[in-house]
Formats: sequence, C-alpha cells, structure tokens
Amino acid sequence: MNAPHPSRKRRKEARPAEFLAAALGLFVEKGYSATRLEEIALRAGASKGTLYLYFKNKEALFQAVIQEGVLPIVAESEALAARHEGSSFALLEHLLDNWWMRIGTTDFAGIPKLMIAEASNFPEVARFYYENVILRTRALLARVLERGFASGEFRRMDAETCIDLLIAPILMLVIWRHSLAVYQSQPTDPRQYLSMHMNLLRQGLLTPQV
Amino acid sequence: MNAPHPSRKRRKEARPAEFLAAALGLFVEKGYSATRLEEIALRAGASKGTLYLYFKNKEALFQAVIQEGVLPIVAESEALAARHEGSSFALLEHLLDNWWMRIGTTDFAGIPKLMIAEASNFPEVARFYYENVILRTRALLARVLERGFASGEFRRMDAETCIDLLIAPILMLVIWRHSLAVYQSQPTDPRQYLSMHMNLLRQGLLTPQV
Amino acid sequence: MNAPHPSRKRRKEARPAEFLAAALGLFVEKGYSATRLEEIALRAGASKGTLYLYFKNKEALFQAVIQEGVLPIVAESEALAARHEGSSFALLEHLLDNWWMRIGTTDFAGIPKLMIAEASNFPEVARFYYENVILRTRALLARVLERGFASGEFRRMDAETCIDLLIAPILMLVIWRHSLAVYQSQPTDPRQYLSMHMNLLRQGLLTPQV
Amino acid sequence: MNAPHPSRKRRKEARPAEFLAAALGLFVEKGYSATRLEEIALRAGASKGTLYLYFKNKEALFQAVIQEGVLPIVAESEALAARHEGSSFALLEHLLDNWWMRIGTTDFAGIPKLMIAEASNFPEVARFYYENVILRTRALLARVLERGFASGEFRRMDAETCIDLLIAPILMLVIWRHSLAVYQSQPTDPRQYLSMHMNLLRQGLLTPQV
DNA sequence: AATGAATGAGGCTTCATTCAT
DNA sequence: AATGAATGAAGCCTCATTCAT
Repeated sequence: MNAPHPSRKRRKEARPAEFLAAALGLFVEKGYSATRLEEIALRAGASKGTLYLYFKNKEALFQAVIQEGVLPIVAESEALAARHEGSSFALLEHLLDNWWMRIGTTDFAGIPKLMIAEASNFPEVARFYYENVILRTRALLARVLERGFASGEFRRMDAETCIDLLIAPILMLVIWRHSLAVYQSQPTDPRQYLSMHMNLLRQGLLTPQV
Repeated sequence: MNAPHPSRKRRKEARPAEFLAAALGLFVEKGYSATRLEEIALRAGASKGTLYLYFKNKEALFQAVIQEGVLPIVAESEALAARHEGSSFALLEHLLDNWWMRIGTTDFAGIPKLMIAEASNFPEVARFYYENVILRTRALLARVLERGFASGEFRRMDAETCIDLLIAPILMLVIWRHSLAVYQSQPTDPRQYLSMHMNLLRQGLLTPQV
Repeated sequence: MNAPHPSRKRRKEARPAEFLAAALGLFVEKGYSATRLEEIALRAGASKGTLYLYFKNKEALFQAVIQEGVLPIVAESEALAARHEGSSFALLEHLLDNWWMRIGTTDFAGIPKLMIAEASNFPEVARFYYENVILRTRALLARVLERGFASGEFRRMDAETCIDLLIAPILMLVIWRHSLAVYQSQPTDPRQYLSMHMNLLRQGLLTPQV
Repeated sequence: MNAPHPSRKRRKEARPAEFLAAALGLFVEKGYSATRLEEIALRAGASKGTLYLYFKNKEALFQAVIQEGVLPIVAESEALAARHEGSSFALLEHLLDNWWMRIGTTDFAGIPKLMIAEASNFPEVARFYYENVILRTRALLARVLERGFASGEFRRMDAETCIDLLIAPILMLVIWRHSLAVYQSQPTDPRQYLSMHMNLLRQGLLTPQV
C-alpha cells in the first residue's frame, strides 16, 4: 500500500493520471454524486487541495476522466482494421479480441456504465462520448460489414441494427461486471460468453455455404 | 397544472404511487444522489414534508421504487410460460413481445439502468433485485431452453451463457433508451432491433432441418 | 391503558386538563424543546389537531402547564399558616408535611425542574412563577420566621438566607427525583431526608434552652 | 470583535476548547435542544462547518461538554482531602471554599443544571456523570464524615442522608444562579449563603461540648 | 507544489401549525 | 368538536471549494 513513493519528479508528472485513475474507479463504483473528492484524493495518495491544482473542479475532473479514458479506445481499433487482411468476420473477431485485452480487462471497462449513468447530468460530455467513441466505433464496424456484404461473405441485412446487436452483448458484459456481477454465485466466464456471442453472430451473419 | 383536489381520502391512497412514479422517473434520469427530494415531491404534486408521511427517508423511497417497480415484472412472464403451447422458440418470442408491451414501453423500463448504477450503493436492494428478478427470469428461461433441448428443437449448448446472450440485447435496449439515445440522430427502431435479435437467435439456436 | 373512555360530556370538559397533565409529564421528562406535540396528544388520548382547539400554540401550552400547576401550591399553605396555633417550628414542620403530601408526591413536583430548565427561554412565565410562587412562598416563610424571632423561639439570623437554606434541600429533593435519581442503586428515602433536614434546622434555628 | 487570527496551527489546538466553552454557555442558558449549532459556532468565532471538524455531531459535542467540564472537578478535591490536617469539619469548610473558588464562580458551575435538565435525554452521559462526579464526590465526603464519627468530632447520624443535605444547598445555589436568579431584585450573596449553610451544619453535626 | 483547516451553500429531515373533512 | 393529512420553516449535517501556511 504505502510503497515508498518514487522520485518526486516522476510523482509530479504522474499526479494527474493518478487522480484520473482514482476518480475513474470511484465514479464507476459509486456514481459521480456519491463520490467525495476527498476519497479520490486519498486513493490517489494526495490531499484534497492538491486535486484543485490539476482540475478546476469536480465536473472538470469527470470530463477528464471520460476524455482520457476514451482516448486509447478507438484509434487502435481503426489502425488494426486498416492493416487487416483476411475475411471480414475474422476482422470482427480480431477487433473483439484486441478490445477485450486492451480495454475489457482494464478499469476503462467501467466507462460505459459511468457514461450511461451520468449522460443526462453531463450532456456535453455525453455528446463528446457519443461522437468520439460511439459514432466512430459504429463507422468502423459499418465499413467492416459493408466489406462483408460486398464480398458476399455476409448476407445482406440492415447494417445499423446489425451493429447494435454486435455491440450490445459486449457492452452488457462490462456493465454487468461493474454492477450486479458480485451477486452471482457462479460468475460468467467472459471468454466463453464472448465466444458464444461470436458464434451466434456467425450463424446469423455468414452467407450459408450450400 | 393545479388539478382540482380529489377527496382527501382518495388522495391519500394514491399518494405512495404518485411519489413512486415521480421518484422512479427522476432516479432513472439523474441518478439517486443527484435527485433532490423536493424535486420528487414537486413532480408528485406534493410538498417535501408530505413525502415523509409515506416513506421513512430517501433510501426507503429508493427501495420502494425498486420493489414496487419489480413486482409486476416476473410473475406475469411465468404465468404466460406456464400456459404456453407450441414450440419453445415461439414461447421465447411470445415472452419478449409481452415484456416489451407491458414493461419495455413503460417507465419501469428505466429500472435496469437505475439498478445497475446504484447496485454498489444499495447492496441490500441489489440483492433483492438479483434474486427476485434476475434469478427468477433466468430460471424461467432455463426451463424454456431445457424444453427445447429435450425436444430436439434447439441444438444443445451452454444454457447459462445462452441466457446471457438472450437477455443482453434486450437489457441494452432499455438502458440505451434511458441514457445516450437522445444523442442519436436516427433513433433505433426497437421493433426492428428486437426482431433482428430474435432472428439471429433463431439461426443460432434452432437445430438445422436438413 | 385503553380504558373505555368515560361519557363524552365528561371527556370534553376534562380535555384541557388531560393535555396539561400529559404536557407536564413530558416537559419535565424530556424538556420543552425535545417534547413533540404529537407525543403530548397521544398521551392525552387525543390527536394533534385537538390540542389546538384548547391552546393557541406550544408556548401557550407551556404557560398553562406552569400556571395551572402552580395554582394549588401556595394558597393552601397560606391558609394552613393562617389557622395554625402552636410553635413556629411546628408550623414549619406542618407546612412541609402538607406540601410533601399535596405536591411533593404528585407530578407537580416536576415543575421546579421544568421551570429552572426553561426560565431563560420563557422570561414571562419565569417572572410569573417567580412572583406567584417563589416570592409568595418566601413571604409566607418570612412571616413564620419573624414570629419565631419575635417570640424568642428562634435565634435571630438573616431571614432571607435562612429561607434559602430552608427551601434548598426541599427543592433539590424533587429536582433530583426527576433527573439523576434513576441512576442511584439505593434510592434516597424522602421521609428520612426531609426529617433530617428539619432536625438540622431545629439545631440551628431554635434558641438553646440552658 | 474580529481579533487578528493567531497562526493556523495554534488556532487548531485551541478550537475544541473554544467550541466547548461556547457550547457549555449556551446549553446551560437555553438547554440542549433550543441551542442551535450555528449559535455555538458564532460564539466560538468559527463557522458551522468547522464545528464538525472537531465533533462528530451535536450529541458528541454535548458529551464532550460534560466530560471535559467534569474533569477538573473531583480530582482536586480528593487531593486536597488527602493532604488535610486538622479537624474534619475544617476539612469540609476547606473543600467548600476551594470548590467555590475553582468551580462555583466559573462557567462549569452551570453543569449541574445542564445535567439535571438533560439526564433523561442522554442516559449514557448521565450515567458517566453520576459515576464520575456524584459517586466520587459522595465517597470523598463519606470518608470525611466517617473520620469525624470515629474521632467523636461528629455525632453519629446516617451518613448518606447527611451527605445529601450537605450537598443540596450547594447545588441549589449554582442551579439558582443559572436560572431564576435574574428575577431576584436583591440577589443572594453566595458567600453569606454558604457561610450560613456551614453554620447550620456545624450546629447539627458537631458533638455538643458540655 | 502541496496541504488541510475553514467555509457556507445546499440537501435531508423534523415538527409546529394549518385546514379540509 | 375532532381528526390527521399536508405544509414549509428551520435545524442538522455534508462536502465542494477556498486559502493561509
């Protein structure tokens, strides 16, 4: 717990990130309103006052939590898709694998729950999230689907709805894991869950090969 | 605005429900912490103090919101399943249709979002919800799946995970509609969404008829 | 507890007295501020609203509690003193006996504690009490002492201070019994206490007979 | 009014005592319930919120007022008695003198009234007071009386009742001074009062020297 | 840069008082 | 006359924010 803190220099530069990590964890766990700034500071190993050296106020901290937490998400997937060779469905699987490793198992996986809970209290942030994460992700997936439709790999269907149904179980997984999962006696195995999700999709998406 | 008061007696009986409806709406919209009791009272057409004639405090109100909001949900589905005749898949479709009509389009559809957001702040209520809604719903669905497995209508697969994936898109729909949906320029059509969900499931679930 | 209430007529006339008795008991026990009107009404077997038919507000009720509770006190002692024949000391003993029987063992014995606790919050009532109870009682005792001084029964001393010291242990007894007495393992016997008080006084007051 | 702030550090150390003094004064004057925390803070030269940095809530403040106010009282008398040489009655007089100087003329003299008024609302605190002040004081006085009985200085009588009557006028004095004394046109002289109290006691207590 | 003591606005809650029945 | 549902002022307490050190 009380590791002898690293060199002061590194500490200083790492401060904002420490606050953001602490805030993300607590916002996700208890919600924005119910999280006290003092608790965040404590978890970040600093004092309440210090927080104000880096963030104007609680709302700005929230905004930073979302914006910083969201930065790593989409760009990587886009890059991955750009250099992909192979079937469209394999790309979908690849994207999901990568997302699970890079996001799904980290604290960032709490962001969807947080954003859903607070959207109506922070419309600006919600719009930012919608445009920079949701829309871009959907655009990416739309391109993959179009490619599959064009090549005949996928049977034609409504792309937007298809994207909805591709994403929903994935989001639901991380939301669940940050809320009611604790009450489950036999916790869901995310690997198996995601794998069956892709299998079902495959059945529904791929053009039957007679 | 100021509807002419009904008789005091009749008002008194209706009061708890009025508060519950107002509280449900606001809790779902803004979260528990961010909702002020005065706002709830105002929306219920009463004053702050009146609320305390019916509910011990804010937490008790929250608990009642969940418990009352949850009562109508499961029992009806169970009854519907009990008197169903026909294929297992048709039963799944029937259950979903019914749920959408009776819950999905009402304010109660906000409860999943609310419960997810507040689970860690109200563990008692969360456990109640888990046991009385989630577990019972899953048990119901498990029976339907087992029936399908047994009759050969469904190909065998892991029932629990299958239930996860049956439910996830449905929950995600109502969560979405109570959070980021406002930022969508072209709102999802829930009918089409649910219909495609069932189609995908059908592909994945039904035993192929050669 | 729930005795079948007496005839409606008697009840109606007795109502104010019932409220006064209930209020006296609760004010003495918990203090004026900490006593809720609803509690008083409950103990009086009526409802909150009814109280306002008889008393303008809480303060008026308090005032009435004191004024009514005080009425029976002094006049009787004055009458008793007026018709007394015998030694002055015997009169003091007689007054004390009578007071103990008529006041000391009743709920009215709580009034000194109540008045002491609330004097600064109700200066008007305190002044009334001071003038109508304290001053009149002291005047009565002063006359008795003067008679004893004049006859040579008592050795001369400062009458006012003597009255203070005559009264103090008596007041302290009733105050004690309404506050910390519950914590005593072996409760004081008031008879013995008052008797020793008079004995000590006798030693100090009576002119030594050589 | 606005004294120039002493250094923050020094202020912090003095704060609890400042709040305790302010609270003692107001609790004694108006009673616990009728005293508003803001008033206490104001009198202590701080704001409402600051109070909560030092005391958990109003009840904890009350408890501290009593416990801190009581600390200086008994130990000193016990020490004084331990090193006394001379007659037992002289010790009683010495104890009273000392108590009057050290307690009777300070704000702590309001504690008996406060404790009497609030005993039933704070049974824990009342028990603490009973055991740590009343019982210890009585034990001390019991030892003095026993010594006097043994040496033949005092005529034998019931010690417990004798202690009651030794204490009662002293308590009554401080209670009176914190309640109805303001209405007296000619205020009691406490010196004369206490002196006559001891004189009466002497008459009653000392074995007559033939 | 960092701290944490101090503040006070604002929310929850109580309860004296009112008033329709 | 009696009730008790309803009100809202006022008090306790929390916590985001400030600021002297």
